[in-house]
Amino acid sequence: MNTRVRFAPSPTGYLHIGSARTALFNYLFARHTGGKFLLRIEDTDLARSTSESTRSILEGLQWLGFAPDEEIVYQSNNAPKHREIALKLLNEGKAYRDFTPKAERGDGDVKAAIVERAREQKDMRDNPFRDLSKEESDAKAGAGEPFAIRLKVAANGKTSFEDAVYGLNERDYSETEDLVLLRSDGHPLYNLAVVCDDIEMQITHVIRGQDHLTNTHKQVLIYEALGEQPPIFGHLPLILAPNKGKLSKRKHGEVVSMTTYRDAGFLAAAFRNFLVLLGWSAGEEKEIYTFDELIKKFSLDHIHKNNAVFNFDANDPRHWTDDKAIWMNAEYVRTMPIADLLPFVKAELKSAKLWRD
RNA sequence: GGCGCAUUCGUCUAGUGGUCAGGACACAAGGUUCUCAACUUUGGAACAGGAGUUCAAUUCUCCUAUGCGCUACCA
Repeated sequence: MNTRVRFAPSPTGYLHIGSARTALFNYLFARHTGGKFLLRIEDTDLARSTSESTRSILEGLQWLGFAPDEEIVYQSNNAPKHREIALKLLNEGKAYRDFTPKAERGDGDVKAAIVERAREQKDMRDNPFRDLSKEESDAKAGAGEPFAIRLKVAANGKTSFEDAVYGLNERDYSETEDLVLLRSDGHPLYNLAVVCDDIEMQITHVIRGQDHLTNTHKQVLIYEALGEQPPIFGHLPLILAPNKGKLSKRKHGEVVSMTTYRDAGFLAAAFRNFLVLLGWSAGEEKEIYTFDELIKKFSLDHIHKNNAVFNFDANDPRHWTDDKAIWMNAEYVRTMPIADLLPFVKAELKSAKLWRD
């Protein structure tokens, strides 16, 4: 079996450091195993996705040198297929129509709403439309009542999967709600879309951020409902801000964007080398690796479980980004053959208008 | 609130039931240097806390704390 992995960013901003590392690990794994590295743009959140972001992400990937082995997949193009699959599950009785009106909440109090809901309602199966007869459900739908489609999660049992990094993960069904597959406006939701596309693209290994670890149980449920074998999952530790909080554009600005490093004249090879050491190590004291060495040495079982801090000090120009990244770049520049360095210097001088041909 | 994951120098990390707990970056002091880098020498710096298992725990188990994630008709 040939491995097939994908990097699947959602275009809601530029390529940031965390995504870049995810892309790197996927790319290395694909090359290491002689498989394929694919790219899928997850643009199902119409409100937040922009083509500007897509372009910026593509630029970032290009700079890092990760070209996809097949044509780029735009998830929004597959929405009709996802809808079809949701309907199929509905027909098979594995999903049901939920006629509960959509709750409108602002983005701000989502957490509060979750806590509130958790307090008042414990049973995840407690939905008045869950056991509606087919006739009643069809009648309401026929009358034009809007509905979302939810997966009918069994009352008893558990989902489990063996994560390549975090090991065995189990979760009781009672901890998982009847997740929404299709919104009342007909748009597929993230978990459905991901599973459908990963099946369609014949993905064998899903390597992504640890923020999806718990979501994986929901996805396993969808695979099971579809009668498909789930891929192997490997979740990556997160990259945190100096205060161990979330790294974000709003709070941390340009330091997290790949284009910043490109524009600052960093060597992509150096940045890759820096990036690979965030959450992975070969188990030896060597730290400088050529790309070929990385491909040879990279493996999922040397990935760490704990999050890494991307260290920088916004108030100190000497440490505007992680010191190790700066050092790594300098090290590459110092040891590079002059001939290889020349084009970079030339480009730099040209942009400063100090070069005459 | 519930569920889950994690915890080695400031940061990235190595590592083992008995180690002086190793390396890198950063930092400090000295050397070299016209200056700044580079280079070089040296230095400080860590097993979150508490129980338990054991002849012996940083390493195994449990508890606590802290951090992070998920818990949405976001992705």
